[in-house]
Amino acid sequence: MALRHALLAALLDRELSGYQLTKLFDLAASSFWHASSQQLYAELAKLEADGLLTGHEVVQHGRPNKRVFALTDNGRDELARFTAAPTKPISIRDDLIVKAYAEHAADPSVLIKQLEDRLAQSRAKDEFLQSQLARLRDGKSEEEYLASAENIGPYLAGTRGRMYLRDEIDWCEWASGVLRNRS
Amino acid sequence: MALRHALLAALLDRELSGYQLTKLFDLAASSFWHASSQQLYAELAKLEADGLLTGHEVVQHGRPNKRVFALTDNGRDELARFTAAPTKPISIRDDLIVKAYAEHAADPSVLIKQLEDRLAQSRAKDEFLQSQLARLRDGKSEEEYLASAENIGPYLAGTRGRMYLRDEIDWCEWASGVLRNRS
DNA sequence: CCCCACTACTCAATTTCTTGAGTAATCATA
DNA sequence: TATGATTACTCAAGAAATTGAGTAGTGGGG
Repeated sequence: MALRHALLAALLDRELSGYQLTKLFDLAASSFWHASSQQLYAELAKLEADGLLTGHEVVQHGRPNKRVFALTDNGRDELARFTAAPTKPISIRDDLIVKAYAEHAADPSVLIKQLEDRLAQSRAKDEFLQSQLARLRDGKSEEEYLASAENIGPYLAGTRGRMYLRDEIDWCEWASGVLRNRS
Repeated sequence: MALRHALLAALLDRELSGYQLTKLFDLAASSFWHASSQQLYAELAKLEADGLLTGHEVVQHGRPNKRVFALTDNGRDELARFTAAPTKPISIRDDLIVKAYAEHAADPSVLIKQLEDRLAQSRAKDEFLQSQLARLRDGKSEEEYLASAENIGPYLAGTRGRMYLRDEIDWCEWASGVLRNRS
């Protein structure tokens, strides 16, 4: 039941279809939470069965129809309960860190390549996220936005994601530099 | 097979018992990889069955005997193969970020409390990690250490963990400040 | 007009991880 | 001398996530 609350949070204050959620939770796009589309559709079905979400068909012209989902009152309550419950500590699980840990068994140039690949990915993601955050701010300064906007949750979460990416960029640059200096 | 390589990496250049690994992979202790002891013992058994690890009994006085594990040549090769293989992008999964995303459904004071709790945890972990890194450096400056040490993998990985924690500290402080200003 | 990309989903098998409960011995402390 | 913490593990059930393969319609480019 880990995805559950992420889905409820995503549907707070708006309706989205499974497919739109797929994109929001996509590996490449999400600095919020990740899940595959299969997992999403399965969890959406459960949430609907549990009455935390309602889905309704939207007829479309020129493309397949879709079902959009919205929070029910129960869903909103569940989300509030979740927010108040004790938070599990995070557990880091990143193959690239394992690879760095195993540096001694690796060919330095191979490891440097891995770090550079991640660096490029993270830079691209960071640019994307930055643009998303700018869109949310909608011309306002960050201060102004955070003081005035209705729903700042996505901005807070997105900022955390960006910090993560900035770190990754810094670390990859640093670590690959260290490795280059040694060889 | 996600834990696999983290275990192999942990056993690179040293022998450890299941119990010692438990502590290394513990939620509270690890900024490298997390796993429960049950998962570890199960995976150790598989790795031994697959010939990537060898375990041998160590008789102890004044405490239960233990089995320590060491990499085999196959294990070392497997680790090298893993390091060279394409790395999966990371997927962020942190309940606290979901809670921040759902800010609009939450009682601000509750969310602030959650952020402050995490802040305290991360500060404690950061102090611990900092001391671990200092121990690895063993009196040397970072530059000196990184240029001269045999096996810098754990230091590279630990540094990434510390960056993660620093970020978490910064973000929790920032986000709780934002929320306080709004209420 | 064919092929590819995109929208919008589904099914099934398997692996991985979590949760919860135990066992059993030793050591320190109150 | 009982009590709890630490060392060192095991078993089993179930939830969550991954992997891989499919279906089916629409729009646009060559």
